[in-house]
Amino acid sequence: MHLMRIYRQLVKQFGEQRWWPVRATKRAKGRDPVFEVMIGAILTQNTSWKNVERAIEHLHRARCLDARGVALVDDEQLKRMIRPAGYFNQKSRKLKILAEHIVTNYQGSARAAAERMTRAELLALWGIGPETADSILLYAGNRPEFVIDAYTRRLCERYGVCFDDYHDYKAYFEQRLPQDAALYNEFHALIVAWGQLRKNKENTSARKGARSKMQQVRQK
DNA sequence: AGCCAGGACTGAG
DNA sequence: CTCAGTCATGGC
Repeated sequence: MHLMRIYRQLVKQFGEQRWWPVRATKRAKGRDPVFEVMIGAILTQNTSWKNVERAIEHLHRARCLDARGVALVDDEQLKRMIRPAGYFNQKSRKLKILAEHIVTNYQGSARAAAERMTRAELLALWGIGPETADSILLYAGNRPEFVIDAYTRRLCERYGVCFDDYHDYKAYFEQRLPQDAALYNEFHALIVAWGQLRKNKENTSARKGARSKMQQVRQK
């Protein structure tokens, strides 16, 4: 599994994805681009990005796209705004906890938080697991943490690489790639693009009968 | 009609 | 410690 070769092949096939580059969007009142990336990572948990965009748009219109805004907004109003992203009871609580943490420990600056927070610090927050923590560190903080998701596992599976634990996948990629946040960023986004295309193909063609199952080689 | 999205937490055994 | 159950809306 030559990761750089796979990476170049994905770039050729799908082009640059440009996920959350945190463009130099102006940071007006109630609008913090880095914070937007952070809550996007939470809102998209087991949820299509399309639905997340609606929720973020609601927050934007209410000027709640920064840590203080989310920390202070009424609970029920927050739930209504993020409703399209699903799991609104759980996710509103998750957003509150993250926002309050940033307000308390980083003076409400999501950028400062994204640059200085440790992985363990994020994982200690209720509602943030390994994938969300890595997404925040990589896409909001530009830190070299490789993100593993369901599509990444499927890609590995296709090459006969299979682990049980999230961190085994993470180590597999990080040990075989240069420690480069920009590369991690694009690679993960490309893997998602690959996974989504592959799923569409499965649904449209080959009415999910007789799918060839490859034997999974378990690696140590 | 179901199944599933760029997961994570909880409770039972 | 493992693992099914739960959470919720929108798209297909």
